[in-house]
Amino acid sequence: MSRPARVTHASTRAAVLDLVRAAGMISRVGLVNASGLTGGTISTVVRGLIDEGLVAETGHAESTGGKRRVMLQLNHFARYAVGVHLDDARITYVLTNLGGAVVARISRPGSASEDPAAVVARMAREVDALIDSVGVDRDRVLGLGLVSAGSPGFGEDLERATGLPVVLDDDATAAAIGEHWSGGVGATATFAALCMGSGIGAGIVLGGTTYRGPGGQAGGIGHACLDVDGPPCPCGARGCLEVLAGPAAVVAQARANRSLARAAGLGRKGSAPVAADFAAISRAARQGDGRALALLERSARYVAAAARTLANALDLEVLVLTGPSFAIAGSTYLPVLREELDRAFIARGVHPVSVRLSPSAASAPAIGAAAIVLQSELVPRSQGLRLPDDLAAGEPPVFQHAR
Amino acid sequence: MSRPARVTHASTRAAVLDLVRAAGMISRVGLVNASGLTGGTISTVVRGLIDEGLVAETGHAESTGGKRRVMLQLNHFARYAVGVHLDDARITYVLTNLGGAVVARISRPGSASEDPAAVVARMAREVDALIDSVGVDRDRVLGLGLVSAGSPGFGEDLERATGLPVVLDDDATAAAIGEHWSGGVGATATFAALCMGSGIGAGIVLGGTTYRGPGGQAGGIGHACLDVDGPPCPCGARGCLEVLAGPAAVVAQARANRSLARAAGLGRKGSAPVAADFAAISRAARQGDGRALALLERSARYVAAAARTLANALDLEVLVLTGPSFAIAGSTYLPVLREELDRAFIARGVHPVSVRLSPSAASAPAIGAAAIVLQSELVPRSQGLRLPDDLAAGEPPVFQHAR
DNA sequence: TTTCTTTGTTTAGCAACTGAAGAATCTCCG
DNA sequence: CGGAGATTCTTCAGTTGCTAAACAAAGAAA
Repeated sequence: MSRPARVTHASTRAAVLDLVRAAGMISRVGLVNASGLTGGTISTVVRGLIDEGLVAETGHAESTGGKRRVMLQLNHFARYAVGVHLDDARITYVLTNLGGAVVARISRPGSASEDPAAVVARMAREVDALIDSVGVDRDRVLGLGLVSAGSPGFGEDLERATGLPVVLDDDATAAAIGEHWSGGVGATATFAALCMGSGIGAGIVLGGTTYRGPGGQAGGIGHACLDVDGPPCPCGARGCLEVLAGPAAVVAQARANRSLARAAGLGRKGSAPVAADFAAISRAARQGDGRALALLERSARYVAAAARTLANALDLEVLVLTGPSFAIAGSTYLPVLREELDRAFIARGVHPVSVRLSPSAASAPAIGAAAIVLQSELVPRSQGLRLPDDLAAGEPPVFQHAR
Repeated sequence: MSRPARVTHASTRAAVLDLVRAAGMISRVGLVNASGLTGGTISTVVRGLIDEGLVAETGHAESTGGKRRVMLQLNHFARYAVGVHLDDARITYVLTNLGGAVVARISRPGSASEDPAAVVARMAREVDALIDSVGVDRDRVLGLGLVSAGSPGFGEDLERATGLPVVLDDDATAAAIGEHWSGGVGATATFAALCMGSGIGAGIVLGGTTYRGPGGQAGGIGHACLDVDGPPCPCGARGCLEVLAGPAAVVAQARANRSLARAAGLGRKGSAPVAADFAAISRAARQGDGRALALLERSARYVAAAARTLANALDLEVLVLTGPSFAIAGSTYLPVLREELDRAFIARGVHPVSVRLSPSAASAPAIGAAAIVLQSELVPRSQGLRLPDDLAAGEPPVFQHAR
């Protein structure tokens, strides 16, 4: 009855592949309903995907009164991708299959002070080890995604060193794409991945499409203002989320409290990395230390306020908490955010905001980096938009009016 | 040299028309460069637009060594649109031409307490008067856009009463579309229209495409949190922008100051409408009243912080201040916002955020309402996306595995 | 069996675009 | 003045990617 609307994806092939992935298992008729394409088109496209080995027929559904539907599934082990996350002095590597599932994973302390060439050489070695560790054919590895807070610089070198196509991105955006690809959120969902590592950032997906912003800087939620007269931030403003509630702020507050610092076993100021101390505080809170818990809950209140502001601005449907710090302390933050969004999200009358903890928060940015590779290699040639300058440039400067 | 990328607009015709509008004056070759289409396609599409009377050849450019380019322009007076803005007890009507320029405008005090049927009948009368006042042929009026804070309800009735197709939208979104259509910002710009009427909202355009959000509630910046321990807001949260800095808050603060209230000639609490008193405060500030100015600047600091948060989250290029309240007090707010974004916008190293006051802030939502009509009627049939539910619904619930 | 329902494939046809050839119009230069 | 070259614009055959509709295949109901 209801006329299916046309899907406005880049290409039909990619849209269909995406639907198969998102659905997990689906029939051709299911694809017709979900895509708005006709049976004929789906038939042809699916045959192509099967020929390429990306999709396989995996059985039959029960009959609904006629011929049984042939079920299709992503051929998860047809291709692989490598994802690398450079965090604060830690490098996480994952090898994922087409479905975004982790096939192999290693994590090494990062070398903050080494020169770039050495880092690249070392990363290439460790990527080789990662791929070899599960005996995956290198021809089936589509590429390598490299992400960090504010995307990294040495992509071309790494491309040469590994022989794999390299894509770069920001870690929060990667985490969002990873969530999207792994299918936890709907294919056309509008959501943000709130990613807390050493800083706080958000990856944004609007109606199923990643939003990076014209300067690639979208999702800069770490400097959301939560107190116009608050403490100054290196960014030039006052009362930014990171300064009030970021992991570094929480750790600093805990270190300032002598007895808490001793009880939780914190390092001295400057000695231990922030991540280690943040983990120690979280551990203390879980073991019943009220002071530690209070600090985390205070941070959570700020994060919740920023999350609500973001959800209100973008009319979000889902908010996923991810990244190393939420992997450690997510269970403390989650209820606070849920409560805040249930109580005061403006559009809650229209639809709720579902707040979740990523099932693989610690390696989510790395998994997302791999997902970006999957997306960029399987969705052929993303169509870029023109730069506004070119418009003017195409026109000679002088006109001669007439009528 | 540089291969032009394909424009991913809904239809080519609309994309070309939009380029003509955005450029003001452009040749076919200019369109080829700007759109990435071939000369042949442009030739055909432009002929169609000329046949429909939407575009006209208006002269020649100087030669660049060969045949001179024939310049094309939007035929501004080929079609018209009506825009209606229902604000707090005030209705603004505009009739615009294809370029979004106002051809006729009337503004009437709104009847807050009348029943809907009477309001519709009255609006239909006033729209008729608007169109007749400039003697425009009704066949050339494409439709009517009706906007208010949180879109209005009686579209169908108004459609019957006026005989014009009616589109509804939220006032801030309309204002953003109006700015976009009038060409002040680039065709593919990422920007927000900060719209202050009785409340505060933002209309969001990302890369040239209007973003409304899955529930149509995007841009809810009025409830951005600027103080987690601030005064409570009807929305359920604390420290929301509107409560701290909205026109109603400014007026309340001014009324609480007896001598200021007397000096500025404010109405008693509840007696005068907020808009009138806000205007009175702004007038007092302009005439040198330090207390009034301090109140407005305090409000501006909050608005600036919220604007910065939004700009950081979305990586905005432009921020336009618009709506009735900014029409009155924009000159006080503008420098505060500029300073804040110059100082602390995260991506300022990549690109600046340009902050401007809309040249027609008072009627911007109404003009935008008309622009929505232009867009929806000239860009044939916007392609909706599928609802996520339909995907699951297309699949029978029980599977039978096989291999 | 026969008949009906549902799924999936094939085919012709259409709409929109590209690519390449050609016509038109201008400048420049001998 | 009259080519030669440059540039703009048009025309048209050919490709692509889709739809609509007929058809074939597989099962349920009778």
